[in-house]
Amino acid sequence: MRHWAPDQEARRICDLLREAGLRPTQQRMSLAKLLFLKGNRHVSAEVLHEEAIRARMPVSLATVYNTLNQFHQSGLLREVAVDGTRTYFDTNISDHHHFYIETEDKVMDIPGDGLQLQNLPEVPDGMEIARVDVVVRLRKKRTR
Amino acid sequence: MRHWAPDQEARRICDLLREAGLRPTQQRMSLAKLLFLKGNRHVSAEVLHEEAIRARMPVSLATVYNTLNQFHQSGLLREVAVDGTRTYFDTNISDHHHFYIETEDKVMDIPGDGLQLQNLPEVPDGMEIARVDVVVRLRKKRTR
DNA sequence: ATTTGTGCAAATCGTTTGCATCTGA
DNA sequence: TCAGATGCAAACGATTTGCACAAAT
Repeated sequence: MRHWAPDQEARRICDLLREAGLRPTQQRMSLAKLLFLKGNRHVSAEVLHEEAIRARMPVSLATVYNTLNQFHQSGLLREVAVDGTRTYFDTNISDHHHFYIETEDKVMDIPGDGLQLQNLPEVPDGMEIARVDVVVRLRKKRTR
Repeated sequence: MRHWAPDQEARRICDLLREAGLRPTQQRMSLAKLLFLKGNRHVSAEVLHEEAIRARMPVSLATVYNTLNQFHQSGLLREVAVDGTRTYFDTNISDHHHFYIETEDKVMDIPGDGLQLQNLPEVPDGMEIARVDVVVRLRKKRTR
């Protein structure tokens, strides 16, 4: 599978932002490239910020936070609630669930659509289901 | 169903703490009573603290945090990772799942054991499942 | 008497915000 | 030009921690 030429990549990302109603500024372009040009990703603000700095795309941490929230509000990213302290965003916005490796603060998609839920419980009166999140928490297998 | 007399309640709670390997201090007794004498509860530190104050059982917020963490480590409480920036603890430590009403910051047990998971995915090498958390996020039904 | 827990205030962590400055359309 | 975006630092809320004091064994 070939990669696009840099200018084509840029155009794609630019269109992505415009379609989401966001002005394609330098910082947003940089972050969007990091996010959307390498398959599914699960990032925290901190991690994305470091990555941007390393990639010589200087952005302030505040802007990373703001941008992630904007991308989320525009439907480009999905928020993943695994662990209370950090917020993760997932570039895969389709309906799916997650593995979480607590000791490594790592989030992974659960592949395929194999995981099924049965007997969804009755929902309290006047309420409806917004979403069902399944988190499969993993730990290192104990060798004995 | 009758309640126990206060001194019997105290004895129960006291035993509970000792069995967990925790010294039954005043503060721990107070908090344990609030937690374990009224059925299943889902509390945040802040809420439990306010409750203790109201019940004339003065405890500092720091101690509430420490105590909740100790109870959790001793297996008396389960941590519920819903979402938001708050940590919730559940007095029901059995295997079950949760409703979460985002607009009200409210956690509820999903009643019964009806909810089933099918086709649990294969787990990455060297890993095993520590726990599976299902959070059914609820919102108010849109009236149209 | 010794160990352990408590309260307070300060420290920390992740995240948000106010505001002056810059930038893209 | 000018709404909107950015960076910085300060503000923030939830939680943790250091340390002097108090309580439990």
